[in-house]
Amino acid sequence: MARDLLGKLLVRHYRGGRLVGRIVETEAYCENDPASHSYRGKTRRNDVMFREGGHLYVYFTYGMHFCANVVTRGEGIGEAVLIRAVEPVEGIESMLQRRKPGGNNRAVLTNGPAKLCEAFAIERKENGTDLVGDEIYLLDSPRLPSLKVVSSARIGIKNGKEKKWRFYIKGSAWVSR
DNA sequence: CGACCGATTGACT
DNA sequence: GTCAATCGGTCGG
Repeated sequence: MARDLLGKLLVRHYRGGRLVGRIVETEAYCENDPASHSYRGKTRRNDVMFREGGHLYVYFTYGMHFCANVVTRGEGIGEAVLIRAVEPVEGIESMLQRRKPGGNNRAVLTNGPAKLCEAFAIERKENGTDLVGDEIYLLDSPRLPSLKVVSSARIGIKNGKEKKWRFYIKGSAWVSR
């Protein structure tokens, strides 16, 4: 799922406007995965991870940032794909306004999981959003050829480093740094 | 209850 | 390369 989400569009209708980003970087978080929030079972925080696939799991971290995931499995199975970076496609002026001073230039607009959440105004309220709806959703796109996809270790985790569950579009200027 | 720390970022040396 | 910001989750006592 993480691999196949690359190239698809993340769309959000927000305050009368449309925000669109092309997914260029993802990470998978699975069951029996010590890096996953779901590793120790369902809690109030990770509840959404265990819902039916197609929901948005948003978590708060480092006391100031939000990150967004696409829930990928069936009811009761806690797996999700973290969206780590998108290429801004539409609503760029709106995204720039929202990003904090200093980070408000296009090159670093959405090239990180918390940055894209800020650009798309994804916070606590958006946790649990049904992506089969008209507020936040994904638009399909042809599966990218293997030649364009790179996999590597996930970023910022301690356990599970050996899993190559981070995926990104080769050569994309919008991947996190 | 207190201590520790995180699926991050931006500023700075 | 280092580090602070800032706070909720998790775990030990």
